[in-house]
Amino acid sequence: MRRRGHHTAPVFAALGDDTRWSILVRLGWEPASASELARELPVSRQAIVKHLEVLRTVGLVRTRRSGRSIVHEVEGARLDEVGRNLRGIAAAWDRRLEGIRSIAEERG
Amino acid sequence: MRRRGHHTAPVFAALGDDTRWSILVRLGWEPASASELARELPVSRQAIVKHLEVLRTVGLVRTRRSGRSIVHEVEGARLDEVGRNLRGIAAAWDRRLEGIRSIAEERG
DNA sequence: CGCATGTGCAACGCTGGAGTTGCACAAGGG
DNA sequence: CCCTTGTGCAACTCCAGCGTTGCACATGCG
Repeated sequence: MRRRGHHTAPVFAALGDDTRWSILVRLGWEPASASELARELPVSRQAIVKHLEVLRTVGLVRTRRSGRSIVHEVEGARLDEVGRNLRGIAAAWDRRLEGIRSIAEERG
Repeated sequence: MRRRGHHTAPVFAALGDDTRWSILVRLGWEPASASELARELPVSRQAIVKHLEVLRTVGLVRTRRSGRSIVHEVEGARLDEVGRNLRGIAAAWDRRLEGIRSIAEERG
């Protein structure tokens, strides 16, 4: 199986990393460039760049040019969408849980 | 930073792995022992055991003895709790998003 | 224009996590 | 009681992902 497809939700993987989470939080506060982030966070610029690439891939971050630097900012819509997805999953689990409970009860 | 604390949410890491997701889904359908799961899924029993350990650690799976085998089953309450947490996070993001929007708008 | 600053690219190191194999031990079931 | 079946433990391989460093290239600011 060895983590190839991640058919479940690639977003979970993105959210699973601390650094990426930090970046996301930081960008949530205010848009910034890679170099800027590299100065504020305890990781190299390249690391930041790669994380931004991941975040951009899952659609959580958007890129925009400003002057000679490239500013990255949180993609509000996608953020909201992910939120809804999470809610959906929770709801599905609730339903599944309900099912499990029924079965358990009718067996008990 | 190197993924040590995972202060964000250890659950995300658990949910990020495909095999673990499969196990969880399978157990959601019906409780099973490690050997049983190993027969049904394309991974060794030991791999299953380790994944179950992880799932048990984050509280998503509960363990129970039955005959000479150890049956693992989904922890309904925890499942529900995680669902609520996810909703909470989504809500927080919504609020944050709202904040970002306000700032963006007042900046013009 | 030239220098400072930002980005792009490539190669590399390192660790953790996923998975495997092999064997020893435990304990019901017949 | 024995043998089948299930679990426990340990050592090992493998690799994807995080992070680094070094250098080349781009570009705007003064």
